[in-house]
Amino acid sequence: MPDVNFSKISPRPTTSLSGRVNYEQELNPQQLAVVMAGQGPMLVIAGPGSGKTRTVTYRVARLVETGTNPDSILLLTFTNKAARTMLDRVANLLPVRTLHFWGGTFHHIGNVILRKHAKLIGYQNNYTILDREDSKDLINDILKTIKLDTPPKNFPKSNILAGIFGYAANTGREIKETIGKDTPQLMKFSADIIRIFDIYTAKKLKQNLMDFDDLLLNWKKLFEEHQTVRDFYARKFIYTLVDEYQDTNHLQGEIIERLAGVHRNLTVVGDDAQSIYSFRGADFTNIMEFPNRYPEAKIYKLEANYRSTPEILRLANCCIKHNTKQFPKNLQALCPEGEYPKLVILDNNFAQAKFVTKEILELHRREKIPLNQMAVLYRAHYQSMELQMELANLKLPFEIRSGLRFFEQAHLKDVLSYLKIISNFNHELAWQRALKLYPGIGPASAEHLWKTIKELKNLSALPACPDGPPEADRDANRHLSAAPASLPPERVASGKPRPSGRDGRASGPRRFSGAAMKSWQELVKLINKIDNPNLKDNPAVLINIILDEWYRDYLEGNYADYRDRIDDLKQLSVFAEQFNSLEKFLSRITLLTNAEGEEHRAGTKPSVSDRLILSTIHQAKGLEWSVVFVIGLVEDRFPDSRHTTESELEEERRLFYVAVTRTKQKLYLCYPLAGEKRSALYEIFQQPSRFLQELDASSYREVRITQNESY
DNA sequence: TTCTGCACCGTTTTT
DNA sequence: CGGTGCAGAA
Repeated sequence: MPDVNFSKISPRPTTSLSGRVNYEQELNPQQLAVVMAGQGPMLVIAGPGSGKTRTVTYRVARLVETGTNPDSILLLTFTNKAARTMLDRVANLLPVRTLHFWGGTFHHIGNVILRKHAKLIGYQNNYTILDREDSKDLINDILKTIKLDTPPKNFPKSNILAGIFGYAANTGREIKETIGKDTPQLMKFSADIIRIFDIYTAKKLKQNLMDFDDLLLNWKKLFEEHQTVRDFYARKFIYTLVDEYQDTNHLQGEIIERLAGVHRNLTVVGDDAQSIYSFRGADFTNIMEFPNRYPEAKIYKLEANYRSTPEILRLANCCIKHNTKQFPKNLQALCPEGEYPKLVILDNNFAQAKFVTKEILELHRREKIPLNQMAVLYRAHYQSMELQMELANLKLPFEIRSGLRFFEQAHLKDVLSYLKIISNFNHELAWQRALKLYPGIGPASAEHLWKTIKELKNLSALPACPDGPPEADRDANRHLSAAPASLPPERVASGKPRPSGRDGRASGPRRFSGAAMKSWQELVKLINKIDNPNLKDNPAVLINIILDEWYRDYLEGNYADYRDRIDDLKQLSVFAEQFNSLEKFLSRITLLTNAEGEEHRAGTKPSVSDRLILSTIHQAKGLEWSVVFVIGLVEDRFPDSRHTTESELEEERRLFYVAVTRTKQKLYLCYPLAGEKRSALYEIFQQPSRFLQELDASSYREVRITQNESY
């Protein structure tokens, strides 16, 4: 049980020890009204730092205390971690086991439900979840196979296409409509794009794959096409609570409606001023229109801020008042007065990095502020580069919550591809990824081998190189070309004849190089070893086998930093120990967020726990620190130059608002005067962010740091 | 057919 | 600055 300490979160009294919760004493009147509210839909508008988590936690506790079975409560949150935190706190209040609750992200809950009923919508229950990169790869494959006749130079790349598909799914719009509204310049390709989308959808079904959006789309489809299933869950969940409601999208809204349609005990909690995920289809109007869709809904507001000093709150209010679309709120600061936020003007990004590190060291040494109570926030990951260099130079421990996720690194995905193969035999991407790791097998051979493999029923049918004697004990001769034995029965290439001139023997069995032969044997050997019913539900052991039998050698031969990578895989294995099912393990890994991944990684590593946090503002949502630095506050970066419409600018402003309101005590807003022009050595002068310019000068204190000046 | 090296492009935010 | 695509050698 994590040591949750409420006094850290707010200055209010901690829980009673008696086991019965004293709600009146532990909640303010606004919070209490929410916790004690009875049945029916309700909307809770919760300002930053207003004890939203606390309120939801107590409401759940209250429901359980008054007789609701935890199994009948569904808690939908933005991250899995948020759900776990809330339910752990409920367990702290009451003698209940948290595993009886249903809680997690929409994707997680969708996955849990689909694992049980996937067959009803044409999938197998052991489907594999594609992460973003997998989807991209799959689309790339399609782009290659359909060979657009005249490859137009501006034809969108796979990540653009994936974006369109995802946006369409999440907003409930047709592909064509999405293109028209979002990227009208691609309208001329819409027929091809729709064709690709159809192939993509068909491939996923055939190979038993679901991407992130499918977890929601198919969830909805399941409920629409199978009324009995829908009724089962709608009756089961007597209470549904949705956190961060301002960031739900149209599709999620529809799912919620179906889930809560029977009992109508829907509690949604959010803050319209913190809606920052419209790029993912989040529909800010979900929260604005809630009272219209549920006319009987009661509206509550949490307006007391327990987090920030009045000075910080004043600056935040000063910022957000420039937005027009919002619920009126009257935030009240309850913390004692503190320091004014500082606007720090610096020469350039390097000066900014130097200032931030120096200041952090001072605060750490002089004021004994732990490093993990300080955070540096930015709009985009690349803005943290100079800072990372500086921190590394000074050996200041830090943790990055942006950029590539732990589980998305190549070496982890390599090893996981073997697990995906034995979990889902039809997983083409996984097969190809594994195949291409081996010497002598490139794209062409991998493609050929896959064509052979996919005709087979299952793994036990894999031809283990019938003719050739095992080469294992002749490894000294590995460079000599072995006598080409017949590999897996070659399927005659379908349809199109190959244009190659020397293709006379194309109809005979294909000949692979000796290296490819040996590689194939090695792969089959490994797969047969891990495809063992006794190990099937022990992913940790499987990972170790893959590592010991082959992958360690591969890493040592191909990467200078192989030690780090082996360490990562050992951590992966440790993480896997808690799972007793391969599918559960694989889903969990794909659905984990950045921060959660980092946490598990750190948890298995006996390293420093007191580390500075570097994070995008998006990832910082819901969190708080004593000291916050917001860096790179210049026009074009923040707000980002691609966001120019009024509503996009309002969202950027909300993002700035989120950054500011993470702060408890000390806030630094950093503005570097100069930045680097792309791919050039000279610097350009940058305008201060409009979000700085529009602040009242009285809401901050300005500091100018020039070169060589010690602060 | 595979592999390597070089040039260039574009560069957000996430489940 | 990193991934991707292309040209050329083994």
